[in-house]
Amino acid sequence: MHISTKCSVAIHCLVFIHEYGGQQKVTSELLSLSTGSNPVTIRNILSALKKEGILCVKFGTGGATLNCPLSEITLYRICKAIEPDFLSKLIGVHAMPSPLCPVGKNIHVVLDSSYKKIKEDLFESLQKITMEDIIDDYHHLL
Amino acid sequence: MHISTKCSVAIHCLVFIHEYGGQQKVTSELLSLSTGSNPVTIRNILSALKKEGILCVKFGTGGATLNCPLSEITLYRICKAIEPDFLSKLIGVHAMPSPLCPVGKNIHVVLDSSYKKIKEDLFESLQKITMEDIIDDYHHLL
DNA sequence: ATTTGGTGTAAAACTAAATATTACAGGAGG
DNA sequence: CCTCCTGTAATATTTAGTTTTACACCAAAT
Repeated sequence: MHISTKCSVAIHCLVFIHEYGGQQKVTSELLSLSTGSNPVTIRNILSALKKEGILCVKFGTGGATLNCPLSEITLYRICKAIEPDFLSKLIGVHAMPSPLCPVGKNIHVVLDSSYKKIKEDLFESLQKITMEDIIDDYHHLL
Repeated sequence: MHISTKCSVAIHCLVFIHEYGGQQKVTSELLSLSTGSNPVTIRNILSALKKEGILCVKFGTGGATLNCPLSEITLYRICKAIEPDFLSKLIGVHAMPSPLCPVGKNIHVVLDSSYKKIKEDLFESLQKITMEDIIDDYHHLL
């Protein structure tokens, strides 16, 4: 699974914080129960989102809050925060083609141009969707 | 790496077959040397491409040849042949959110709609690129 | 018809990557 | 100064991907 499920856990956390953060202190323990992941995993995810400026985590006493408007939190930012080079890992090229073969010698460069396009397309696709859309979807569902 | 490197090996094989298939019998052994992958891996890849109608493999005596025009071989077809449900595996959702939590109960459905869009975008992106483009790139490079 | 060089595929062994667990130091606030 | 929380490192554990081994079966050449 290689936009990691950590990404969906992150979105889950952001929804939770946005919707219920006003009513209660949102700790890694609580999010762990809600998402079904381990508290350390949650802490790592929150920590990554914090570095990206997406949220704040109160040190010591605990509790996470959003740090920027929903419309500025794109899926790309979330994925990027969780796994900085996920785009380059999206499509792999076999490592050891033979340098003696004309195809083997050049396949890397040849694929590079096409693969770059695909990555750019995915980038744009992920930029188009924001947490605002997701919260909207959530409200419509309730 | 989750459009598998098998996909790039497949492209490598197709380039090889197209460019040098006229001059020599292209066996899994030969492709194994050129790509640096194991012959069984190659046979599995060729077998998958064969099922998709992309190429033919002569049984017994050996040798692979293309079975359809380059312009009809899209990257999507290749990826799909290699790993039929690669699109659904692209983005995962965490398996066990709590059904007791309003977010946990609904997160699956909420993500579904956004994730579907991303998968469709990737699908189109992969359909746009064909082996014709890749062979062109290869020729320009030589 | 037998030999040679190839395919197709299953099963086992190996390797690498993602994930969860344990453990503990350190901060904030009552 | 005690309690509840975070941050992070180190260590399992699980899971997925890959390679290797093995062998049945095929076709063409001799």
